Amino acid sequence: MNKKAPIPLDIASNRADETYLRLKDELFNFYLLPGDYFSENEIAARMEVSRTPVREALFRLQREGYVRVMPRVGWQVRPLDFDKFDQLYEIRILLEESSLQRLVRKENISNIKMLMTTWCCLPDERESDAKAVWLQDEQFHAGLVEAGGNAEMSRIHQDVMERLRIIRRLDFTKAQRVNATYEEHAAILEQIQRGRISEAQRLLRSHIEASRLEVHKITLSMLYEARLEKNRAY
Amino acid sequence: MNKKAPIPLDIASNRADETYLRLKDELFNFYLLPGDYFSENEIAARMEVSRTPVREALFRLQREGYVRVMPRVGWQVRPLDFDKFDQLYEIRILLEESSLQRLVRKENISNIKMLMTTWCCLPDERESDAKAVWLQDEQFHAGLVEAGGNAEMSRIHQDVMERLRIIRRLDFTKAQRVNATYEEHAAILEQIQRGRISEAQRLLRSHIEASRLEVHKITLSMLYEARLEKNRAY
DNA sequence: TGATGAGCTCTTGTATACCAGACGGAGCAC
DNA sequence: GTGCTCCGTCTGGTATACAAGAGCTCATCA
Repeated sequence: MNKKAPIPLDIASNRADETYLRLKDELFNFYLLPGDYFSENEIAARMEVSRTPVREALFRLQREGYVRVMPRVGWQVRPLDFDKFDQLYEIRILLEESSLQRLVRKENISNIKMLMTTWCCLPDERESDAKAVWLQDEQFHAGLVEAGGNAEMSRIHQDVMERLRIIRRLDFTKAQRVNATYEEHAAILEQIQRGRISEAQRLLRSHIEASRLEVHKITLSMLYEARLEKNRAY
Repeated sequence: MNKKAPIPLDIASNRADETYLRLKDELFNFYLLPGDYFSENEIAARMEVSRTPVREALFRLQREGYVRVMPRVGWQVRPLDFDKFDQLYEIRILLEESSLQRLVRKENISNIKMLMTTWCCLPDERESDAKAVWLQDEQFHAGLVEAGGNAEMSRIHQDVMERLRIIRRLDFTKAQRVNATYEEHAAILEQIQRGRISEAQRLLRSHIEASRLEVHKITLSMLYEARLEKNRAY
């Protein structure tokens, strides 16, 4: 745990934010492995900042469920809990389905039309880069909730998606998954535009469920490889 | 903003927690009024602790939506936003209704029976103290969600309830409201036990809506009085 | 040999010193 | 009188010093 500090990333107005982003990056890339123990001083030294911004970043990550502090003992990366992820997926479905329900009342479908320009396109116009697809996918699901018009629900949905990010970002690494996503998103949007909300909800639910199962598998294999990698280093 | 420090409260293992609880108490009692500006040094001096635990407490309150920081300028108590509260109420209803749905599948009704011992009682056995009723009411709604068996949903529900606490705690100050609560809770539980979930959901929704409207009214008048009080002090 | 306790070293928790930036007011130019 | 500029004095952001508890090591003693 005493290698050189990795790259900074994203825009950050202060060191606390920067440290937060860098730590999260390390968590997501399994440089910090679930179950690992570490101290504030270690992080501070590696990131070349003082403990103050490190503590602020860690408290944020603790709230988001990634790490936990044991008073006067140290910090631990929380182990991945797939039961928890399943529960979060259920909430996701609930929020997105409910937003579709609200949609038909408010006829707030300008968002929907914008989403269609991204997803209802010819196969050879599709994005193929995994990260780009992932970002568009995030926008799709966030867009559905936003179209529901409840800002607090959007906030909570974003929070849930954030907690799922560590495993969800592994989706879209296979071309087959990318194509399936395009087709399923297009089908959902089409049903919405036709006003067939129940059918859209049904499709949405099975779309999310399929993604959940896929991501579960990929995560386990990635984690296994990361552990191998780390062991090789010693 | 330079009066003597008020009472400490609740159990707190460290000064950051204690400061957090005391600040929240001041927010809830409108000692810190929505819209007020203040600095970390002011709070630190009043609470007789250093800025470190004050900052930690303020960041927690910021996450919860009560205050906000303007970098290198100062802190502000966020004004009450009733649109936001309405949105949170909608989410509450969604979560609690959805938990009832799950209840019938899992047949996890041991929680429900426990709730019935509190709420399905004779009128002269009812609690009348406002704070006690409020606590029981919190347990009732949290209990419904917990019975759904999704721990993450419980966490989010608790978070939503926490954000509503500043206005919800003002309910139950009228005997009439307490009686209505008892009757409505009992009716909901009865429908659940009979397995009539849809009817229970309908009752639950209108129960929460009624409470929302009541609380809205009470909050506005309390806020008005708090402002008068504060002006008299100068 | 095993239990025990002193003490050392690590941790987080807290206080404090210092920094850069924002803001407001005094004073000057017009 | 009006507007501009400079400077002092606030602010939160950060680094660092210090306090106190947890846990481990190792020596000591039964």
